[in-house]
Amino acid sequence: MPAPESLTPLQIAVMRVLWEGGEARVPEVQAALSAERELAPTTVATLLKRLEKRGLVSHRTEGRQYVYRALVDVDEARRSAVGELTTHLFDGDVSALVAHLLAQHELGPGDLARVRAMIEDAEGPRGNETDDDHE
Amino acid sequence: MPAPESLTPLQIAVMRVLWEGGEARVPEVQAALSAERELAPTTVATLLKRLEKRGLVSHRTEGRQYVYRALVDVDEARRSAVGELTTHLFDGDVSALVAHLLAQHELGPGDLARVRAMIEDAEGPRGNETDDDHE
DNA sequence: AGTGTAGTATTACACCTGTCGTCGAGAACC
DNA sequence: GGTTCTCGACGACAGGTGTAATACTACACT
Repeated sequence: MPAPESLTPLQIAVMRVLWEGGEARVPEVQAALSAERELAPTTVATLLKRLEKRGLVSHRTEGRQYVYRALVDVDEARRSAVGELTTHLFDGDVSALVAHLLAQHELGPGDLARVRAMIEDAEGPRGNETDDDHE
Repeated sequence: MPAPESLTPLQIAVMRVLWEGGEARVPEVQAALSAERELAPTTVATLLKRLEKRGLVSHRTEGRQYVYRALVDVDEARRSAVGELTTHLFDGDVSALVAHLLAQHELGPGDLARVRAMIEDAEGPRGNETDDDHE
């Protein structure tokens, strides 16, 4: 499936509506977006159509309305976006990205604990404690 | 400093040359970029000029050449990019980003260890072992 | 001084994006 | 059946990007 070659924030916002709702018609997308920005219905329609042209969404016809749904899932979009980010700004080194998060205090203390837990979880699901597993 | 409102990959590539070299003239940038893409010198000049217009770089004149330097540093660009990413694709939750990295296996086992070390380092440099999750 | 030459300035153009206005066809209503 | 309402289709437009050819200009060399 088409790697979602960098989506713009607005495009992501539209996709998100689809990801969250599974399906959506223009008015619904518009309503969902109205929280952040007020867009004319034609604008939203254009966005959806362009997204469809790029193969990121598709629609089925229901009566006279189009019901859109996403063709790429969130994780795919995320992976692609994260990939671009690390490639271009972190020299392709993912751990450098994490290092940045830590260094720039983008992670609060609460996050830290949570993240550490996740990592330990990912590292050795089977109790490995090659280090001081205090606590 | 203007928040580097999302730079395109090419713009980042240009900036990177400046970040790495401190300063650079058009031919230098072109040469550095030629590794990935062959661009006409005028093209590079245009890129630099546009970047300057956006306030991301500036130049001083040396003889008849322009010597450019970046006005934003890497961390700033990174922070801005990471911020956009998390805001738009991770609901503003940085730890969700890390979770994604783990779940999508974007981190190799080597990375995992390194990251864990970093986290432990960030958590309690001075042996704190009580999860002082004050709140 | 004349002519290259190297480097910037100007202009161009196609394509993408954000934003709509308007048009045309079918559905709904009276 | 005619009028109105609703949608999608089309067309538009300004601003940014990638890419570069061309024009201008000032310094260097003979």
